[in-house]
This record gives sequence, structure tokens and C-alpha cells, in this order.
Amino acid sequence: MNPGAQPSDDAAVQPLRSDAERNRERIIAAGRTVFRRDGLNASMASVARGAGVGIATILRHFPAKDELVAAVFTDRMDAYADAVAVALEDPDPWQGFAAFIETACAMQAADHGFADVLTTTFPSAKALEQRRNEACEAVVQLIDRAKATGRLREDFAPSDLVLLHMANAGVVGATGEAAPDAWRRVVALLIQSFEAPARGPLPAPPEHAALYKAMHRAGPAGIPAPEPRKST
Amino acid sequence: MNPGAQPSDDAAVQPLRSDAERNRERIIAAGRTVFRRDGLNASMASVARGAGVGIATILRHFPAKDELVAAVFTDRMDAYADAVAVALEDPDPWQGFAAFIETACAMQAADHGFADVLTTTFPSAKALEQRRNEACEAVVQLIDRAKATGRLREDFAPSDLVLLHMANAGVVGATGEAAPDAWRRVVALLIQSFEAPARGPLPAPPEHAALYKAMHRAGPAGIPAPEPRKST
DNA sequence: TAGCAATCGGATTGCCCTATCCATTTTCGG
DNA sequence: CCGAAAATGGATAGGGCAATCCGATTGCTA
Repeated sequence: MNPGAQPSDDAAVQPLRSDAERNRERIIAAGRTVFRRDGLNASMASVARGAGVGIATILRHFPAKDELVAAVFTDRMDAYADAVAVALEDPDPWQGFAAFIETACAMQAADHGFADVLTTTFPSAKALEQRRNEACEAVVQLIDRAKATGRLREDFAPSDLVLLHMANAGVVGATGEAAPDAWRRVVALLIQSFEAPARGPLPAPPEHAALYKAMHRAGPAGIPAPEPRKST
Repeated sequence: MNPGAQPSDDAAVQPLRSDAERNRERIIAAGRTVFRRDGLNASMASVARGAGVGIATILRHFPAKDELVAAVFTDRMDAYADAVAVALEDPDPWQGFAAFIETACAMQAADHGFADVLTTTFPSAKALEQRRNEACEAVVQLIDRAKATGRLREDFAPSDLVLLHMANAGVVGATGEAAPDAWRRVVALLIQSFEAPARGPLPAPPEHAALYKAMHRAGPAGIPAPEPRKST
């Protein structure tokens, strides 16, 4: 009996027991539901309740909340990337660009958790961040293509999409169920402002690094920013 | 000794002792600072620390958080109303309108608490809400005046200003100190989209009642929305 | 089928929040 | 200057959250 055998790392650490695997799926499903409804600051406990498992079970599978978030939203990020891909195939680049923005913002409206995800980075969630980066690169193409047709203003910056998502998150977060379509109007206005010719100059877009840092910090309302600690 | 005397309601309940009055002012000042920095969900305890008083003292003066918020932000709301008034005196109505929006959004950026206040109603805070209503009425005039010149699109609705503030709150909340000027770009874009001629139709604005309800609900992140309670 | 180890989940700890209680301190009128 | 009433603020109750521990349970394998 070579019980330990040699640590065969071949299959990584996949040999989950069947019930463990089942619970894992339940937890992710519950997280999907709960985060969609309550945003990212929903408590782990509420996810546990939704999944019908104990709190400890969740924390075993996902030691940090980030990991649960990543597991839940990686496929949403896929859908986001898909939306960019679809947009890139639109014969009318501007049309594709505008439609993509609506689709993306609709995703935020339909899922408060995802609205937060799009304005926050989770450095530890490799898969999620990789999808995000892929989507970002495709978005840059989408932007360039739309600019090439002359219908997207020249000074549009990729970072403007992040700002758009932050603004939209603000709208969907504030209006919630009470006015579930209010975001459409804001987004429509913004899209019109993206259209060339520009009606005026714009302040410079934020530094890439600054925006990245902003997405790190307090993103949505997820990390409550631990009380700046008076030096008194 | 007519200890009770007759309940002379003449001077309301003003006879505060000198130290009480002093502390009240300190608390409001501390609230101004703390809310500006941390937004409305700053804790009462942090305000107490900032004021150098006990927690109980704050809760005596302001039994509910709303009341402290109202006491702190009524004068900011005055400044907001003043900004509208100034805008109304601009010889160029469109210029006044656009400048007002920038000023108002700058106020949000400079004070995270006020950013929240502009997207939330505090029904119990009569003074605050009255100022808000006055400002709103003036804003309607501002809008009408700007439309009359033909430079503001006809389909602009007063509620769009609320949406603007929600969007801006999202941007300033997400970017925070990391990109403190990012909001300017978003606001500039939106202002350009407000300019006539409209580049396209817009989805209908949200019902007034719906938006009001939205401002009631969870506004910023102030009232954590008490966990929708699964009916299971 | 039996035993072992992986897994589960309630109870618990530690932290932060709002709100209340009461012994102590401070103000102010006589 | 003194005493009563007002005001204070630390201690404390009550609730929520993230995270940990450990006895009970379950799946797996020999």
C-alpha cells in the first residue's frame, strides 16, 4: 500500500469527492443568484443559505470571497467577451460598437454583482482577469474599427468604457428595481455623445494606472476601505 | 414652584446648555469632515471620534443618523440651490445650464457624502428636503430657459439630472482618490449629449414616482436593504 | 461490507456597527 | 458659592459579518 505514493501532480488537485463537487456547484449557483440580486457585498452567509450548505463549506471551497466571485462570474465575463466578438462581426462598426455598449450595460443592469465586477479588479482571480484582458483587447479593436469609419469621435479612449461602466453601475445601483430601465436613457445619451463629430473637447482621460488603482481600491462597495485610521 | 408651568412652546426646545450647543457644533463639523471623506455610510462612532465626544452624545443630539446627515448637509444643499440661482442669472441660458451641471457634479466629487445625499431622499429631514425641492423648482426653470434658446435638446427631462447625479456618484465613488478628475470627462460627455440638436431619440425617462422610490430605497449604500428574506 | 479519510456544518471567536443605560461631570440660577 | 438639573461618555446590549474549530456524517475503496 503506497498510500501516499508519490505526489502525482498530474491532475492538479481535482480528485474532489462526489458530494464535494456537487456542493461546489450548488454554491456557485447560489452565488450567481444572490450576487445578481444583492451585488457583491452580499454576505457569504446568505450564499450559504441559498445553497443549503453550511458557512464552513463555502469557506472551504473558496477561502476568500474573491475566489467565489471569480468562480461565479468567470462565465459572465465570457459572455462579455462574446458580446465584443459579436460586435466585431457587425458589418457596421459603429452600429456594432453602440450595440455592444448597450448589451454590456444591460448585463450590468441584469446582474448587480456583475455590475460591480466590471468596475473592480480581482488580482488573485487569474482566470477572470484573463478573460477581462482578452475582452479589453477586443474592445480596443472595436473602438479602432469604429473610429476608422469616422462615426466614433477620435478622442474616445478605451478607459472611457470603464468610466461608462462605473457610471452605469451608479445608475443601476441607485435605481434598482424601482426604475429598472432608467439606465437605458443614460446609456443612450452617452452613446450619442460618443458619436462623431465631437461637439467639443474633453478633459483628458484618467491615467491608465490611476484607473487601475481605482478599480483595485473600493470598486463598487465591496471592500469597505478599512477606515483611514486617524493619526491622532 | 410651578415646575411644569405651562408648556410654553414659544421658543420650541431651544434652551440648550452652552456645552451642549458647543458639542452640537463640533459634531456637525466632524460629520462634515467624515462624511465628505467616507460617504454617508461612515459610522457614527467615527464621527464621534472626530468630534472628540462620546458616541452617546451624538445619539442624543441626533437620535437617527438621518438627522445628523440632514444637519450636516442642509447647508450644502443651500450651496446647491445657490448654484442654480447663479446659473439662472447667466446671460447665456445654455452656458448657465452647462456650468451648473459641472458645478453640481464638482460638489459631488468634492464631498462623497453629498454625492450620496443628491441621490437619496430623507423624508424625515424636512429642512433638507425643502431646500432640495426649492432647488428642483429652480432647476426646472433653468432647463426651460435653456430649451427656449434651442441649445438644450427638447426631450431633456428634469429627472435626467437625478440620473446624471446617480451616474456621477458611481464614477466618483469608484474612482475616489485614485482618479479624482475622471468624473469631469464623463460629465463633459453627458453635457455634450444634452446639447441640441438631439442625435437620436431616447428611451422614456423613468416615472417620477419610480425615481422617487429609488431614491428612497438604497440610494447610495446608506441603507443596506435588510436582506430580502427568502420565502423558503 | 467495513473502515478510513475526506467532507460537512453548527457553534464559536473576533470585529464593527447602532443604540441604550447609568454613574460621573458640568453648567447655571439663586 | 452651592445644589439641582442637564449633559456627558464609557460600558453594554443586540445584530451582522468573516473566519475558524471540531464533533458528526458521508463517500470511497479495499
